[in-house]
Amino acid sequence: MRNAYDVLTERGFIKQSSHPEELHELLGKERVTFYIGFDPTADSLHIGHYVALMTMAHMQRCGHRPIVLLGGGTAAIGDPSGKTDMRRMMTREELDHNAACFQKQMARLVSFEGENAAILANNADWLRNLNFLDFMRDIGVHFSVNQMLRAECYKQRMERGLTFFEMGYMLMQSYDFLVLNQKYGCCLEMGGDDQWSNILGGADLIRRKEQKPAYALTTALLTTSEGKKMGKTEKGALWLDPEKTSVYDFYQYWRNVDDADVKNCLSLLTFIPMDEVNAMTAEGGSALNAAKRTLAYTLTAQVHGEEEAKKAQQAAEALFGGGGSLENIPTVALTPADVEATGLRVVDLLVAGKLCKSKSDARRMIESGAVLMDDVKVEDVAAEADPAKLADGIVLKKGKKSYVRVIAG
RNA sequence: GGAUGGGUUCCCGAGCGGCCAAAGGGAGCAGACUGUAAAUCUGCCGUCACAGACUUCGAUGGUUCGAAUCCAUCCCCAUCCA
Repeated sequence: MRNAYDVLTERGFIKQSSHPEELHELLGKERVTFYIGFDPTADSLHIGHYVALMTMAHMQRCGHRPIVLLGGGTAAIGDPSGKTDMRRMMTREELDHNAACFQKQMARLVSFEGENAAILANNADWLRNLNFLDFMRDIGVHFSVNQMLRAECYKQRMERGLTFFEMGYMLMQSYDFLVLNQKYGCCLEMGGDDQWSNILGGADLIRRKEQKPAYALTTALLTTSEGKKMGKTEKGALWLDPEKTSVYDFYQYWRNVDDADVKNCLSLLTFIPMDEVNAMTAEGGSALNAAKRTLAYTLTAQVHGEEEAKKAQQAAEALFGGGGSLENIPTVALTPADVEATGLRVVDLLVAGKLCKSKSDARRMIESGAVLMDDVKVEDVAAEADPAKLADGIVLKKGKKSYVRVIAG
């Protein structure tokens, strides 16, 4: 079995790690329990979480034991290291619901069964009943404000203003690590590189308080070659839940990635062996275009299953390559009441099909010649679709890449 | 708690009584070109019953024929002082 550290390095996951040689050796000789934290603030994971899941999967496949830590306690106040908005306290029910959704999505990559089954933990279990005095005495004493202020993430905040609460976040996250260390012998925390200071804080806390080794490892954030965060669409985040981001849209997102990002995406988001990845992306032009197809299909299959991936690919190829079945492209079904209400005006159909965000927008699109109905350009803003064709489905196209099929429902 | 400067359409940022649905840039969308890529050029970019109307400039009241622009109160943010 390969050393997990080597696997992660080869694929370009590792951004920073504490005690690299020591950790490398440890991962090579015994089963290590490690954890990654997730804030259950939504009922679905998005692609940003996916890199973390991939690291987890690689680690598990190399024989190590993952802990998925849900931030049920910390979600109540929100991680300040990115945004400024305070999140509201989530109810127990919401939290359980979100946790269940997460676990279902994670189960495709990470096994919750078997010998090194992943463990699901929730920091609400220990944070909620925390006693402030005890916490300050037992945990607070181990943190040096001087040192914290030297950390880059706080330096930046110094210019913008930094609350005590924000600094406290680091202590809470460090405390999580300590608890997991005591409960499960967890000695490695992984996470996105924006978590580096928080993770280091925990590792240091364990070393100081328990006199035991603990390690920190961060992974690169999924960014484009220009350094921007990946996974944003015009509709918001790229979700793993097909209700939030359709499988077709998900497939198309990866089919359309920038040339420069293909290799990185293949390395980080798929399990395709690296020599294959290198071969696929060695040449530009049509070879690279084929690599995008592989990326889109493989990743879609990983997230949504082979069946769904095939459908998305067929739909895409029917629309772009010509021929093939149109059955699987995004479809909206109109009830008789909808037909009545919209009068089958193209403007309304564009909105109903989510191709345009408002009727004004739809009108503009038609005016600028971007809309085709069954491959015929729509010239008139007031145009209406033919009700007779509705039974077989009417294909509306906005621009080159957005399609929707409207049928009677 | 005090002083000062701020809160403008997705983001940054002009406007400082009518010419403002609000300059400019970014992002995004569309057209041309392409490889369902990038770069480039062009157009669009509050909503609707779209040659017109309606709603927006932190919140609420007020002054005025007329307010994003003036006044009052409140909320929030930054900087300095305590």
